[in-house]
Amino acid sequence: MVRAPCCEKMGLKKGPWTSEEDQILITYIQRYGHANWRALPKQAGLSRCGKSCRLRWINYLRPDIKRGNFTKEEEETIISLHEMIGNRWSAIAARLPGRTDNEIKNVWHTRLKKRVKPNQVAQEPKIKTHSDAFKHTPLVHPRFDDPRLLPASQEQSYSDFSCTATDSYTMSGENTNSVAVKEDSFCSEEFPEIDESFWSEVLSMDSRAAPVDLTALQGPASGPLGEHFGSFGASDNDDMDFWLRVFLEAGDLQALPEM
DNA sequence: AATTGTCTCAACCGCCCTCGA
DNA sequence: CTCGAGGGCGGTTGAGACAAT
Repeated sequence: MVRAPCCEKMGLKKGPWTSEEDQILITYIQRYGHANWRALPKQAGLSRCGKSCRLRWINYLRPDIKRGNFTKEEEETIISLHEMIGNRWSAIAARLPGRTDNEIKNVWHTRLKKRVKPNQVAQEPKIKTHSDAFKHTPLVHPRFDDPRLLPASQEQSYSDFSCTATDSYTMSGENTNSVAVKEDSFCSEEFPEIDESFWSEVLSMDSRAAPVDLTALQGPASGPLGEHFGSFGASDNDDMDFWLRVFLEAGDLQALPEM
């Protein structure tokens, strides 16, 4: 199958956006929305590819974009989430209101990656598809009780996991005990394609949920992890159990202050 | 002041996924 | 069931800014 180009290359402008173009795009979207990105530039009178318009809006023009430097907490969140789910920038961005996947990706590659232990960087999985992402981040979540997610041999798969805690690189020098999951005992073939809704559920800012106080895992002062995992998809006790189990199996929880 | 090296980030590219016909 | 359009995502690039020499 020959894929049609995303836009007719003829006559379409590329490169940096001008303020005039920005204004046209903003005005158009505010007035009509962006139901159809491909049709949008033509209707708005822009000589741009629809994808380019979408990118410009998502990454730069959206009114809820938070600009400026990332806070320590935001950076810690990115590091922690990246450790858990890999290069799923959009999922990570879902945990950081006002930040875009592109921005997070940039920050990771330019700053945060260097903070991670060299061997961890070397082992960074190459994730190209959602199933790849799951292969490389085989966390077992209680929601896998959902039959749509479970393979026939689920019980066996559960028991096949082992987790390790890795001392985490923090700027403040604290030990965040973030979690990495060993892959060696994991048979990816036994698992189904992960449903995208899983990540959404896990990573969404779920205001319905009673916040789980993972800050306790770090002691009285609210640490980066606790702060950001406080409402980490904890829509029920299973979620809490899951993360606690991860920490417990990591065998490092005793090193933490008493809860 | 000029040159070179490094960093940052906006934007593009191409692949994958979803959904409707 | 198949195909294709459209949207979304992650990887990569390149230009400009900044720092070091």
